[in-house]
Amino acid sequence: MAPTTIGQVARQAGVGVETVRFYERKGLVTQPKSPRAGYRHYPDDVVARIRFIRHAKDLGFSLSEIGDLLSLRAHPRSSCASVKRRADEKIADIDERVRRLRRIRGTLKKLAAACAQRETSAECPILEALE
Amino acid sequence: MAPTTIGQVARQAGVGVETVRFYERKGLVTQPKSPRAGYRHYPDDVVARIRFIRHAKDLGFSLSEIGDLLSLRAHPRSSCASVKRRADEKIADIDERVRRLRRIRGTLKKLAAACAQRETSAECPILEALE
DNA sequence: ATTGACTCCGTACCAACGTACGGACCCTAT
DNA sequence: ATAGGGTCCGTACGTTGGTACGGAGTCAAT
Repeated sequence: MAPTTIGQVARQAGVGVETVRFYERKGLVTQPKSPRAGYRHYPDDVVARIRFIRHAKDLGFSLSEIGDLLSLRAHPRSSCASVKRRADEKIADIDERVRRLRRIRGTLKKLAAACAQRETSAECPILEALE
Repeated sequence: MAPTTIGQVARQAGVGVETVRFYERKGLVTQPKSPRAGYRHYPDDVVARIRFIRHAKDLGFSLSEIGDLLSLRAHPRSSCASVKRRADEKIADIDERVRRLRRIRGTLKKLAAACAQRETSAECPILEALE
């Protein structure tokens, strides 16, 4: 099986080659030390990793937060509590985001309904979506 | 009642004066033409508007998307269908975001649970959160 | 009427996140 | 063996979303 080159990774992940290199500089993706010196070649999960990065970025996570997410994994006993704590923090963060999205969604829903009934309130109801 | 100055707005919204001006340049907030020439003064909902902008930005909306959201409102008959269509698009967008957040959340939940049980899988399960 | 806090505007600067460039090197097929 | 395409690296450039600066005007209180 041919080693996966940066160009293949980029095409499969739907980003530019330069973006892969950029993520690599940021430590979000890494390639193992290669027998094939000179050329990068990547493990198979790197495409999934990059797609994850893109999705998470769209959801408003910064690259450094995404780094946190990606580095969260079950570890030997010693760091277990810390991983759990960080995971729980991220979960709480996500719950808050979902709440806010729901609030905006509810407002949009009302707006769409009012629209469908040809009501013509002049006021902007989107501000209801605030806490 | 004294007209609301930019400084008051900024303090109440929890942003800097420069940020208010910036949003104004971008058309995200506007002040009515003032009798008090020379100084801006804002309608009362501007603080809510700015807080909305901040929340939406945290959720990954760009300022121009936020402008779309803020400009969505019920209008006279003619544009009603268009407003409804745009609202529905935004709702679909939000639903997709929520789905993705849920997927990440589910993965984090599993991770936290595994952690709590002191399982020590070496693999990173966060990638499960992908479509 | 002067002081101090606030506002005006334009412009410059900054960080995050890429994106493009250019000259050199490598690999594969003809 | 050479041509075309892919890759290397460093560096420069671009966009989005602010943030800071500086000199001038304004307002309210003393």
